[in-house]
Amino acid sequence: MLQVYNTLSRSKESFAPIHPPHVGLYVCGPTVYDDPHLGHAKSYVSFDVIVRFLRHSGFKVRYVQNITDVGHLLGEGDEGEDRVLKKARLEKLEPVEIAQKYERHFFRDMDLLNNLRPDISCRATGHIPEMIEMIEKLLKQGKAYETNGDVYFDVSRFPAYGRLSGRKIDDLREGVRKESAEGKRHFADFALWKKADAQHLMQWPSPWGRGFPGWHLECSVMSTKYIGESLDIHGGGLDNQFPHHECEIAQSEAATGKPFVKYWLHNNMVTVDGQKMSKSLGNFVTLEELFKKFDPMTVRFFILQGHYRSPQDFSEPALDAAAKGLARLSDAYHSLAGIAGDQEAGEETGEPWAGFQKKFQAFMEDDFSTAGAVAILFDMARAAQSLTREQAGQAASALRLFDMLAGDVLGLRFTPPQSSGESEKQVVDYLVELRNRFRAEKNWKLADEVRQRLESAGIVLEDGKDGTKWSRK
RNA sequence: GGCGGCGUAGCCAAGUGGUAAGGCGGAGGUCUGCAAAACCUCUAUUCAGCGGUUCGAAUCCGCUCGCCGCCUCCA
Repeated sequence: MLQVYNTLSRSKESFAPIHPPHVGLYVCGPTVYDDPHLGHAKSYVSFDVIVRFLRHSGFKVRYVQNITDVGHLLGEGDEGEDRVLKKARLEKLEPVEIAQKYERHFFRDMDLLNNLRPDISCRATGHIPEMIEMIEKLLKQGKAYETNGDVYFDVSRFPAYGRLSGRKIDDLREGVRKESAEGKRHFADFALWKKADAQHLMQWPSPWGRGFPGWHLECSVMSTKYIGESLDIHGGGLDNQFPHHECEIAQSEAATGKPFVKYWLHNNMVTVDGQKMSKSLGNFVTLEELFKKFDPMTVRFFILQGHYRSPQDFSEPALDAAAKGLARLSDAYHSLAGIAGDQEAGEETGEPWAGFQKKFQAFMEDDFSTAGAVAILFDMARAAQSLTREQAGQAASALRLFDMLAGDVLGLRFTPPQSSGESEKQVVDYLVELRNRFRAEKNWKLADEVRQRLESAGIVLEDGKDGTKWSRK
């Protein structure tokens, strides 16, 4: 039985979807105003594995993720430029160009990490009418109020406000940085709609004049549109727990009168060399930069070695270590494939493989403990490396298991060794043969010279029981 | 100032009441002409520190120190 940690109850709970076997899962997507970074990798790899494991467990998952391409309120009542607009000004592009450019970058990097695409990837700007509808509903119920072209949610009308994040309205600090916007009844009230001045580049007509939607609204609207009034799982970064998710709950439940989300899942944050990642500290790492140095699979594997609810520190030594560990798994995988050949996998996997599968399953069922699951992969690699050529049947079964656990569930890809062209093959085969003649004559000097020269050309020789193997590195 | 979380070997990192997973690194060994790869063995009497609860704590409680997040857009 799958156990998931629910932020709402602050404890692990048995997972039982509202309408089994269907699972409606919504994850807060990116704001597309800049390149994706390490934090996105951790968050979306984490939820990708959750989706993969749910599907592996037989659930029919609908995975919805938004693209925030508008609507960032800047501090209340302030200079009024949102991030997308600011970037548009800096890059001298239309806001839509900015949003679509960074959306493409986002998916490019997510694809490299082998994250499955959401079933529905929805943009905020495509759902303005639905947002207006929800605001009207809230106004009609007296849970929101309009003031001078702005519409605010009346937090006092939602007593459960603060339950998710565990805070009381009275504890919130008013005006930490800015004065509260004019016209708000309470400083904790949040915007559903903001009036736009004439120069504002993104604005829509509404019953309250031209303006743009509040940030929290899009998630409430799109999740209920595509999943229903009650979601099984809502995921996102811990940093969004308050105020974003708190506000989503308030407006959704106020509008529908139904529980908004059954299980809230939050992933923890990343640090770089032990420090918070931020532009001002100059340690902001985009995935594009990172992938120049580390294979995306290494990054994915590194993330999987931690837990999604724990903070994770990125450093070059840690990623180097992960790369080596992943290479070991990859070698084992390919050696398994070599032994299995064309052999069909049998019905029964047999021991020790069945035991590995069971343990792997148990780790994943314990709140998606990928670190434990990865440890089982290493047990499998060890067992795989001790199979002999005569055990092709077992190797085939093991290979199938590897594909299922490491591939389907964890989303790891083991790239095959680089292949060589036909003429290169002939030349290297000849040199290997030549070297083996030297070895037979115990001419170690020349034999070693051949090996060294090939190595400096990127070809590595390994002498084994069944002769000499070579591969490109 | 308020709220929440974390601190586990040289490094990364699981483990949340029953006697410390895993990876990297290091040491030794098997194999090898030597390598490489692979495999085997070892590598934290101890979980930031100090007290307390308990038959028993890394795990619960209190205090101290350090770090992180949120309270303002952020995965």
